Amino acid sequence: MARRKGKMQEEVLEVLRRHDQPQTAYALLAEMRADHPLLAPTTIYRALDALMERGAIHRLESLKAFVIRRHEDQGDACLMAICDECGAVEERLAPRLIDDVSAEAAKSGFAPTRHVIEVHGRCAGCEPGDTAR
Amino acid sequence: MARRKGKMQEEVLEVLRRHDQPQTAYALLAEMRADHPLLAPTTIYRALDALMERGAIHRLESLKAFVIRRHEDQGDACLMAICDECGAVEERLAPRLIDDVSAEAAKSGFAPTRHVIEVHGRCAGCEPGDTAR
DNA sequence: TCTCTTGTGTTACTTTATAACATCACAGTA
DNA sequence: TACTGTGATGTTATAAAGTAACACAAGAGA
Repeated sequence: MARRKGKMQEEVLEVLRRHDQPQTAYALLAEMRADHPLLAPTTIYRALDALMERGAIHRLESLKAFVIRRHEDQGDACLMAICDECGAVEERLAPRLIDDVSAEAAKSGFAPTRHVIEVHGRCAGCEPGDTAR
Repeated sequence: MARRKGKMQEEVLEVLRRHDQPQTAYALLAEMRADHPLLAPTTIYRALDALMERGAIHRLESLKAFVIRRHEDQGDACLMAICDECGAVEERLAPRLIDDVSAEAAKSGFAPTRHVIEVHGRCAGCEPGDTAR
């Protein structure tokens, strides 16, 4: 039953790669049931956990959904810009900004370990003000 | 059955005031069932939605939980520092920081409307390095 | 071959959240 | 007083998200 090393992780990654929008665990599950009819949520969540641990994907807390990471090697030091119109997500590296956020939290002696920085709005393509109108 | 204007909202607020840690919707539900044995999730979620809309409470996306807001009048322009040790949450006003986050997102033409900025870590009281050891 | 570790299968369940429709309470007003 | 409109709440049912616990399989190395 267990095929080989991290097969599920790779399959989940591949499905995520086919989408440029974040996918929920259950959307992934539904899609993967084409190949694995008996697939259970547990399996998906385990794969997702492992992928997050190795920095390959990112969980968007405010969407309860997952996306591929463009910058795998940067820890959690990024900002996610989420377009509420088209659903697109832009991962933006901003180490200085994350430092500023940490510094702000640290003012009261807080020691940060993980950052959740998600901005909702409209992406350039969906924003009416600029090119269209 | 419906008592009067926003009664549920006030009751939910009162329960939240009795806790200094964030509460999940179902924790609130359980607590409020002491007074209202037949209370349904729907009712709680409606009250929570209304309270969020008027800025009285804040939803912590990464905890799926809700806290009282200290700074009701500041829109979403705040940073939440969440202690993973004791569960305490500090709401910190940081308009300049939020502006910086917006500016960073705006670099690609993104137009921000809502900010989710949550920092996990250890609060001063739980951090071993400083006073204790 | 043995054994250890890691990943996966399986079953069942908990927690979180929403949809759809009925009903009630208050305000305004006729 | 009765009428009516609106918004909050009640009620029922279900969807969506996530986890626990235990069993088994597949490689890796001894």
